[in-house]
Amino acid sequence: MAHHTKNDILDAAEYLFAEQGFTQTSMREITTRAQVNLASVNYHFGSKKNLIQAVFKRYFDKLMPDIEKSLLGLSAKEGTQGVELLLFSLIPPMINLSTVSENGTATFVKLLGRGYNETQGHLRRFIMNDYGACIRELVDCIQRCLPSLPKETLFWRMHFAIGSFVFSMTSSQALTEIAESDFHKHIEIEEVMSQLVPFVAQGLAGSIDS
Amino acid sequence: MAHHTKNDILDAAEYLFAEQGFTQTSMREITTRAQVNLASVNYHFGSKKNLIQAVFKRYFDKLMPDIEKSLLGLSAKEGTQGVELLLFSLIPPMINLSTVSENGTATFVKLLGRGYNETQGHLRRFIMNDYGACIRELVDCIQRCLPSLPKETLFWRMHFAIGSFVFSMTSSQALTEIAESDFHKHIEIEEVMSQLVPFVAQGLAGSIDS
DNA sequence: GTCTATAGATCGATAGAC
DNA sequence: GTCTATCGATCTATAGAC
Repeated sequence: MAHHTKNDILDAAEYLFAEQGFTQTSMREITTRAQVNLASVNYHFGSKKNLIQAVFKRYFDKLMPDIEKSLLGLSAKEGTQGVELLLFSLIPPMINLSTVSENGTATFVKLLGRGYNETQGHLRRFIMNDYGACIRELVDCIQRCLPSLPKETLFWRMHFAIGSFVFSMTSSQALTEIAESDFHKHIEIEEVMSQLVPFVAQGLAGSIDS
Repeated sequence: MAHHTKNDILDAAEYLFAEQGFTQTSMREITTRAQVNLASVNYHFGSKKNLIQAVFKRYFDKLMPDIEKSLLGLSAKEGTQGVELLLFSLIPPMINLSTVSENGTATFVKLLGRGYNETQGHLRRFIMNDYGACIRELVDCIQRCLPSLPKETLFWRMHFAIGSFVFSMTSSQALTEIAESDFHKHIEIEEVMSQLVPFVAQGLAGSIDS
């Protein structure tokens, strides 16, 4: 059936893209993993590039409405604590991505990292075109928590924060293995995010004169 | 002459690797840019994989001794300020990488980011084998600034910090373009690093009970 | 050491039978 | 919608003349 085939391709593709990158993943690998015919990818998605966008669309269509709801239900509070509350409110929508696919959260962030520097800006344009409103709203919320922070400082710190998240997820397998062997406990993605939120909140809210 | 050819290949390769990634850069692109023959890469380096390692080696051989010197000349000071001082002391060695190649600093960090998630751990092993002592010393110095911080918290925060740096450099072109168009001023890499240091210092030193 | 030429593998995409 | 078969392009790596 077509619907199953299409979803099977998406499942296989997102896994391989996240683990290996877009260029390093061939159509043959995808169709083999999805147990469908090689030609079906081009039949259903037209091209590899379209397939990549479809993989992202499945996540963003789930994530963005959830984030908008989280932002609406937020009590405005200033300072580090306000930022930390805001960031914590983003965790449930992120965790919810597990309903899209197994390990959906980590997969999505890995894909985001890959997309940021493998697709030469194509992805950034696609995201800002289709989901720009929600992203701008998120930035505004953070700015309202930190009214005295110059826009330029916030701009850089926001990207530093994204970098922390993307990198820790992209390298999550290696990092989790090291952490588990060093600290003798099982690491879940929720824990990594709980570690990340205070780091990012402190970094974002830090005074600029020191 | 052999020496020139070898260096020309390294110069061309590191530029293309940093901008496009390892897989997306072909030997033909490298040799064309270096204006040398296609076969000379395999003659001088044996394989593409060895070429990648040689590109990294040129940077680490310059960077690691400088970092060790910086750490030795550091007056131990605790807390956020101590971390910030330590991080600031790393900036000159990083800036000095411009002597290795044009835009050496950004190129190196971009390569690091690429290597972290394109080479399936091969690079991590290579780095820890050849330069692990210096890296461990750096971690110890930070730990000494933050004696009350659990090792596990520090572990995660260190990687969040690396992620911030790598991501901002990997996306530096896009980010710098946006920043320049939004804030109407030219952005230099020193400025990005000056923005980064307080962010990372605050994030690293933040209290764990909040 | 540097070149040409090419082997050998793999890729994305498509044509055409069913 | 799904399959086989294959085209045409591109890649890394190497053999062998100079």
